Amino acid sequence: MTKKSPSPEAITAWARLVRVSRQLIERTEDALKANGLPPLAWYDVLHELAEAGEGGLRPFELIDRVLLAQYGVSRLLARLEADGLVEKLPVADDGRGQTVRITASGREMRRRIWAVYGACIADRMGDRLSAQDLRTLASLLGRLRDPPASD
Amino acid sequence: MTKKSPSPEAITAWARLVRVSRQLIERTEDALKANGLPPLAWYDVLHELAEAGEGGLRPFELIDRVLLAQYGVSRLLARLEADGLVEKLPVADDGRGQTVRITASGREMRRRIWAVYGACIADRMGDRLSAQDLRTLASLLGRLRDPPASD
DNA sequence: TCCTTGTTGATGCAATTGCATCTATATGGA
DNA sequence: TCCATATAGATGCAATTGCATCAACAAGGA
Repeated sequence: MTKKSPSPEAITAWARLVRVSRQLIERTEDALKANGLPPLAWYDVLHELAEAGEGGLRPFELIDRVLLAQYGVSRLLARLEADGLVEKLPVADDGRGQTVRITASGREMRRRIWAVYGACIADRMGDRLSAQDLRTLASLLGRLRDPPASD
Repeated sequence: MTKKSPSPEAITAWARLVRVSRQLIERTEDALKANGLPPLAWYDVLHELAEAGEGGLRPFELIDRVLLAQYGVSRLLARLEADGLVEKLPVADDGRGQTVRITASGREMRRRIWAVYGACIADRMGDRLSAQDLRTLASLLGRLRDPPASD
């Protein structure tokens, strides 16, 4: 088995990707913290649950959507529930499981986070690249996904 | 103070960036772990120190280069030193500080990590985008940096 | 010299995360 | 029915991280 060596272009692109994404995320987390808001992961879950509507989602369905480990989801949901942002309902046909649904204050919290989060995105992406460049960027990144999905 | 709203293009690009970078990094960390190697952060530090040469670097110089908090650098260096991968030397003209230098086994470890890390980059970037596309990607990402730097 | 302020690096403690495992329920075959 | 295996979700414990603070030295002015 021979180990492959990456091209200089691949190394540069990788380095930029890792560095820029970390910077952007970190600054966004800082902005949330500065406004007394919870971390980005909370938004991700609230967003998915809001999209899912009244039917809610099963915890295991959240795992792939928010890229968290099973125990991460379990604990994050426990915190969200403790804060009254989501509610857990028993599932009729599966005694093991539960359905998680966003509450009214969950939706409210989502809005409050978005006010800061959205502004960060606008500042750090929208203001720096044209719509066309943003589409190009999204398309290139799309080709790096695993599994390779349609674009 | 009016909060800005990001364009749909900005949101899509942002979502891809966050998701793809997390996936790539996580898979790389997994590959390292599977080969019994330390995390990426160790590589970053060893890489910077290798570049710095015999003169080594002061810990505070590492902070910005590897995007770690001060205490993160302090503790990471302590582990690297405990493993004999770096050595700390007193600084002549500043009694507070120290100079950190990579050791021979540090260089060896760097090579071993790179064998896996480099292959990941080749697999996940080099094999999926052409050299031209990689340059485009790097350029677009470059414009998202903070502070905006030349390209 | 002395005192105030700034910088460098380490660390105690709390919160978070990762890993392994556990409980409870479901499923399918003998 | 009974048992083996699989799946959903929670959790004990260790390792890591974040926050706040500390100790040590540096630098510059009164």
